[in-house]
Amino acid sequence: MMESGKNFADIILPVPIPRMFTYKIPKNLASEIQIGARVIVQFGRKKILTGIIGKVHNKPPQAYDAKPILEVLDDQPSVNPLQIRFWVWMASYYCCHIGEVMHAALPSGLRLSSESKVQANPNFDRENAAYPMDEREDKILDALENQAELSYEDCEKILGVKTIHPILKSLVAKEAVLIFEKVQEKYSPKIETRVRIKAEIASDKNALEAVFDGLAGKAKQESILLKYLRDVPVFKNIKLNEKGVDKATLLEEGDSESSLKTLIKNGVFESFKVVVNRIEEMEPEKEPAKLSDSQELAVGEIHKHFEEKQCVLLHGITGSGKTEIYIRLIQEVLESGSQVLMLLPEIALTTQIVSRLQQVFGSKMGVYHSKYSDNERVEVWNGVLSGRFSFVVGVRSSIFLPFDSLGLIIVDEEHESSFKQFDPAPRFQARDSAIMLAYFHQAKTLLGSATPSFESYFNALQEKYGYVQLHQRYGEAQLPQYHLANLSADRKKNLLKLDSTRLMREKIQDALSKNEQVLIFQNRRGYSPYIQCEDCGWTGQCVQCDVSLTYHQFAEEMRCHYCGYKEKVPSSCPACGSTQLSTMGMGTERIEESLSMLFPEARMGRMDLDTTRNKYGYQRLLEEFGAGQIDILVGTQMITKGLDFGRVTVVGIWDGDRILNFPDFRAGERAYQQITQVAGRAGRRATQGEVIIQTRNPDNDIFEKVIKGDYYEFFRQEMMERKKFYYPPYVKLVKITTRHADFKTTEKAANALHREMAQIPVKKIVLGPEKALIGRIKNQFQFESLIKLDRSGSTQTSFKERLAEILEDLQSRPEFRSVRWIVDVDPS
DNA sequence: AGCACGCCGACT
DNA sequence: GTCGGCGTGCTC
Repeated sequence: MMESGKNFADIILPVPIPRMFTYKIPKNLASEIQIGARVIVQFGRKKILTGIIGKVHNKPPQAYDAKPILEVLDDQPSVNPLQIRFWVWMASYYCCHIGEVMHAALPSGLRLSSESKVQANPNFDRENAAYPMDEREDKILDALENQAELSYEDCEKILGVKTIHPILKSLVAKEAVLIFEKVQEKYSPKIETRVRIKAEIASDKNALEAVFDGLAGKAKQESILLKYLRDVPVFKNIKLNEKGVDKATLLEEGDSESSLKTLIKNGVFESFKVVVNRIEEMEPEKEPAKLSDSQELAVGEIHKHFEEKQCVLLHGITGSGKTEIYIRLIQEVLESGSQVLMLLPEIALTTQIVSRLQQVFGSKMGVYHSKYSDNERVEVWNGVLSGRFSFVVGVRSSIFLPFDSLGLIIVDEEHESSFKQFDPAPRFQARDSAIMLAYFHQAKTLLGSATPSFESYFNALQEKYGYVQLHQRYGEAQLPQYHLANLSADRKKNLLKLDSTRLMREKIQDALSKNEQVLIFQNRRGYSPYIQCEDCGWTGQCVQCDVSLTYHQFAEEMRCHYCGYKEKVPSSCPACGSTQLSTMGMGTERIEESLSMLFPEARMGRMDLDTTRNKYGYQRLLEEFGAGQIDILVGTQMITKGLDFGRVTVVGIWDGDRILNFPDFRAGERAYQQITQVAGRAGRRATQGEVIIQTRNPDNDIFEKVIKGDYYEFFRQEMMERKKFYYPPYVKLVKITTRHADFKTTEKAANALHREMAQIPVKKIVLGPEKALIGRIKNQFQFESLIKLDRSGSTQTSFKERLAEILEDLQSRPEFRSVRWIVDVDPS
């Protein structure tokens, strides 16, 4: 429309090649071409892909002849110009290809699927064929006489063979069939069949009475009619009949479909189909809670900061009532006509906070969850596009939804590491990207946390962000009381029982006898311990990766956490033959077992990856725990989210040392956050909660800081270290992993990269390459380089631009052709 | 990433 | 002799 006169378009395609692709705009499509519209193009010899128009221009490509755009799918672009700008920014900031960003951004339901189909060649005369057909070929041709088109799969089924290609190839050569690509929208709207009384009967009392008379003695039909009139009182309001009722609902109470069919046949009812929303309509049912004085105050402060700052950090301890503040701000922005996006970590999304928001905002709020089906995602996407949803709560990928006028982005629990995508590319940090997105929209960003990330807190202290602190705990809840339980001391005094200290046992017992609930935290991500030979020290190793296999009691197997390899537990040690194999370390599964031995009367529950894998596992555990059917709940990170139950008075951290010992500059920060978050689950109502931390290092500084709740002091100390050793936020990190199946090649490639990077003339430190902590994964060796860049934007841009050239150059050298480089900007 | 082309082992 | 293994080269 607006772009007439231009005859080439650069198309974004979902392929990992670092550029857009130039296609010709056919004359007949010129009027439909718009930036952000979806198009269909041929890519390579066979593939049909959905692309997005990124740019239109008049420059014919020099080196090749551009193929034409085959079709334009949208009359309203699916992607708006702001999004394209955002994609381009993301690809350059996170050193990935725009196609990879597109892949992450578009729900796959908006992409088209293409399937090869076979049809009979209309110019082919079977009777007078030039070549003879064999039996199998004849069978296919027979089938094509009854059915206009067959998929490859259909053909395979007809013949009962696995590879159909050779046969079809031969048929094509004999000009008996044609192969074509059938392109289909993947998204299918949900269609409901509804029924209603025919208009002429519904509007005429006498006609309706006549119908009733006619049904005398036909009880089944009569019952359906009566039920319909009960649900749809057409006497009171004739208009109601127009909408009818859902057929399935009408028949729910056991009436038969055949009776309804008769009624339709006799012209009493008619059935019709409508497209319905998968995401249910919902009216708001609650007024938002009235804000407390301190909340009111915080809202005022946030407003004030927003007058001059783009971003505000809301620092409020657990239970201080951040949600009510969010609700107020969201309402204000919605009333002003702008959109709002709220990001939550994955696990927090399944919980109370969402239903609370839903009660206030009803169905103008969309939810974007990773457990949603493709069709549901497309509906949220289209809902944002059409204005049905002006507010979305979602996981990190919801930053890609097609907003066109955001006024506010809220990132709750902004310190959560799950906002960073590790794999695959784009390896983006959703919180940071959200701030950029807000900038593109001229919107504001509010970061909320009880334990802010050091980056955000640093920015707040530097007055780059506004800073608002919420002091009071909501209601009367008090801060918990901490206890350090000394594992070493108890071991010496022989007080350890199944790895629990005496103090831990006493506190749990106390709680149980008062009919209170206990949470036990162990950050061994749902995995069970490993198996070791007591005689020779053998442990099961993965055959493809340099890691020990973890023991899964449930399945009696040992599994690799990195590649999924698994084997049965041997009955004797494969190295020395000893039968003394024992389980080492502690996973949630093992702790659950130990505790049920120590407290046989207590009802146990476990919440980790293994018990919540299916859609309702998490919900069910939450409900059981909420209903008091579980006394002790053992779990991983998951239990730190969304559990808000008043009867938890004791929280135990099983292995405090595991939290401290992370080989990473963020270890301290994470430990502080984790302990504080877990502790926040204790005693949320009037009683003071107790937190027991088992450790061999009760003197560790972090514990002292956590117990005092002295975030600032802890931050200050850590910052001195980070400054001294050049770590974020004083520098920007880029991590590059070099991967290849051959050790020597990997090492050589990593060294070559190092030499090239060292030449880049910007302020930086290049560390490594070093063999990665896990030297081999899925039979691929890996080396890591770490680059510390000066914080200035120009340093980062020039480094990244040059890095892209270097990588392309290295990749083209024959010896490194099959080497893979993975760039991770701002790794976490 | 796919997907085709191309050159060497184990099967009818 | 062929089927098919995966090395490698290309995609507007």
